[in-house]
Amino acid sequence: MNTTTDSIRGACTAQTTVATPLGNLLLARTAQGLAGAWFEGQKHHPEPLAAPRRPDDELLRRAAEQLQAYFAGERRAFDVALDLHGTPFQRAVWQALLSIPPGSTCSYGAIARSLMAAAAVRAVGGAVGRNPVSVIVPCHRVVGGDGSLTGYAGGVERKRALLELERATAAA
Amino acid sequence: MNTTTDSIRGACTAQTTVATPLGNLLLARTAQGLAGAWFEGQKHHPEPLAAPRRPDDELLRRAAEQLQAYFAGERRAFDVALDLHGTPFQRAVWQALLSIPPGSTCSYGAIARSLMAAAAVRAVGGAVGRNPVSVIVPCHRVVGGDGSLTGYAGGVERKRALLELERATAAA
DNA sequence: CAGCACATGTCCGGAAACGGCGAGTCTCGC
DNA sequence: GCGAGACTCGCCGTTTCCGGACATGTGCTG
Repeated sequence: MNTTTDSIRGACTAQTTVATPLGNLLLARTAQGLAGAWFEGQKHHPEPLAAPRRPDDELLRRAAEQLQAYFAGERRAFDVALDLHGTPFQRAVWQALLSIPPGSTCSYGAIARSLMAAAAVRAVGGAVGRNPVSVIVPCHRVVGGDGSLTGYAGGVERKRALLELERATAAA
Repeated sequence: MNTTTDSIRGACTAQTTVATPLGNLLLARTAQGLAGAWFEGQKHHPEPLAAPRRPDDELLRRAAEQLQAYFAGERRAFDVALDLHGTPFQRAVWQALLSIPPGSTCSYGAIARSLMAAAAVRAVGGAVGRNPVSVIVPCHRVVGGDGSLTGYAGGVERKRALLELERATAAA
């Protein structure tokens, strides 16, 4: 477990689970917004949250619906309030991720440069890997400078599948 | 020699020796109850007591029997009147030891907190180390906050053996 | 009487290790 | 020559680990 996840746990007010073609996603929210979306068993997956399960929570329900539409190829962007807990650097990186358009990719180096910290490439890698809200914060769109997939907290297979899906959806 | 042991020596009315798998135990009693149980050659071991050797003394005999049953894995708790001589703080600590159930352990810090003296952790260590009645007052069940054995007046090896024995006995 | 040594635990700061990288070299095959 | 790999090294935020300082009752020493 890492401090990021721990700090979320305390403020977490509700959670639920969504079924996707890539496995179940655990969603968690705080008073401010969606704070977590983890594949079951993924790296940095939180311990069972103390928050009550509330599938009917308005925010969680919308997030779940949009995710299902996304996986069905019927939606490309998300419209859910986010509450990203992390260090200032991590938040900056995650914010940068949100500006990568669906269907396209971006390199770790490019993100580092956009943050005016060209040398902090590996640090960017670390931050991307600890993205708390999978899929919606598109950490899967970040690839190596040579286009290789390099890694994904939920397993490179899922990363490949997500990119494949987005490419297909974009083409349609 | 320390004052604790000395104060026992004066009031000591009888003594005997029990053979155990971990070495001989010297038992000593006062008019009030069992006051000492030391492994031969252990730290804080008393000089030869002036009290007469009386293996047939009722209390000593029962203590010896129960100890042998304990080492044979046929007994977990003891039922012998105790007469613990020491400072108020030490007696409080030893009393706390008696409430640790067989087979489980407890940290020095936890004992300090239970005595409302969280800061006196090291003092607890000192008091535990001067426990006059080995085995029956289970000072061997006190371990470091991280689970390490830290120390034992009779040698850490004996401590390990006692805990091992209790774990096995508890499982049966 | 003062000082010291303990069968500890907590806190804090600094050091070192560890990555979802990338750029530069070097080596091989063609 | 030229490109594709294998390798090295530097980069830097984060985490983890380690060591020192502190608090404290008691007994021993000088």
